Amino acid sequence: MPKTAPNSKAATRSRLSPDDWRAAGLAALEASGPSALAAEPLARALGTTKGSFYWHFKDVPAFRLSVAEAWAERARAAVAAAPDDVPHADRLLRLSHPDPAEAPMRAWARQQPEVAAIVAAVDADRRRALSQTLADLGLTNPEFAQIVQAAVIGLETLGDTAPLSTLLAAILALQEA
Amino acid sequence: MPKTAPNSKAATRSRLSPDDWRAAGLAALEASGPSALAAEPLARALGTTKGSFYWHFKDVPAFRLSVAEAWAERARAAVAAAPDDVPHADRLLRLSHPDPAEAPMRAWARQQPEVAAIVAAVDADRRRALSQTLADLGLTNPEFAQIVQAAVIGLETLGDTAPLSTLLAAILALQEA
DNA sequence: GACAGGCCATACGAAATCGTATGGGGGGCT
DNA sequence: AGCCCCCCATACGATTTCGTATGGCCTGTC
Repeated sequence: MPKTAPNSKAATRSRLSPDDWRAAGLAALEASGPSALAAEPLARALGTTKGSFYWHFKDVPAFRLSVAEAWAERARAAVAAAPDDVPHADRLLRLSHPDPAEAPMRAWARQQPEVAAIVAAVDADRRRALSQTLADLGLTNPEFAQIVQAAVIGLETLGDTAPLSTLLAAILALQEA
Repeated sequence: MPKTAPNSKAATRSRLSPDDWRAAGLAALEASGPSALAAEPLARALGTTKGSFYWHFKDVPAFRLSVAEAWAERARAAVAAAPDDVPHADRLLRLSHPDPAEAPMRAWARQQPEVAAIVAAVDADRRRALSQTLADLGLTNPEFAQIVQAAVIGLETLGDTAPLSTLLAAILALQEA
C-alpha cells in the first residue's frame, strides 16, 4: 500500500502541478466548452480545492490563457508530427485532422481576443504546412490552401467531414490538369 | 413634448414587447456572444428591469430559445430573399452571405444541443437552395453544395472571405468542363 | 373621470463564483 | 528528531445572476 493516500477521489497523487491543472482545463474544455474553465468546478473535478488553483495561478484569466497556450502547443506538435515521407494525399489528410478541442477553442476564440490571436497563429502555421504540400503537388495558388483549410473547418462545424475526400480528390485532379 | 417620458434612457417607448427583448437579445448576441443573453444585463441595456423580462418570458432558457428561433427566422428570410432572376454566380454570392450573428450563433450551438438543432435546420435549408443553384449550373453532386457551404463557414471563421470568389470561379469552371 | 388590468419597479432569498486570508499537513533536509 | 517550506483546506466577504413576490403606475375602456 502507498505510504500517502490523503485523497479519496480516484488514484490521484496528493500534489498537483500547473500541468495537471492545464490538462484538466483542456479536458473540461473539450467536454463542456470554455465556460467550464472556472476554478471551483475544476477543483471539484480534480478532487481538490481552490487553494491549489490560486497557489499555481495568479487568477482565472491567467489560467485560461495558460490553457489556450497549452492547446496551441499541442496543435503545433500535431502539425510537426505529420509525416513528410508519405504520399502527398496522405499528408493532406493528416494535416486536415482536427484537434479534439478544435470546436470549443473556436467558440472560445470568438469571445476572447487574446485566444483569437492564439488560434489565428496556429491556423497560420497549419496553412504554411498545407501550402507547402499543395506546392509539392504543383498547386502554387496560396488561396488553394486557404480554401482547403476553410473547408476542413466548415465540414467539422457542420458535423460531417465525409466530403473532405471528394474535395481532396478534386484538388488532386487539378494537379493532373 | 411627449405626454409620457418615464425613462431617461434614449428615446425608448415605455412599454416593451417580446419582440423588443428578442431584438435586444440578438444585438447583444452579435456584440458579446451567447453569454450576454442574461436577464439583468439586457434589462439595463433596455433601460428597464427584470420585472419586464419575467413578465414576457417564463425564464432565461425560454428567452434564449426564443432568441435562437428569431435568428433562424431571419436567416431563413435571407435565403428566401435571394433573387432567382439573376445570373447563377450572383445568386451563389447572395446565398453565401452570412448572417451578422453567424459567428456567435455557431459558438452558442456548440454548447446547447437545442440551439445546435436550430442551426442545423437552417443550414439544411441553405444547402437546399445552394444545391438547387448548383444543379442549375449542371453540378449535381450533392457533396459540392456541402463543400461550398463548408468553405463559406470556414472562411468566415478564419476572418478572410476573399478566396470565396476563387472557389466560385473554380466551381463555374467545372461547369464548362 | 373612475376602474380594471397589463406592464414594470423594487425588494428579497438562493446559488455560484471570485479572490483573499489564514491555518494545517506532510515531505525533504540537516 | 526536529525544522522548514511547499502545497492544500477552510472560511470569509464581495459580486453577479436567477427567480419570486408584491406594490404601483399607466393605459385603454366605459
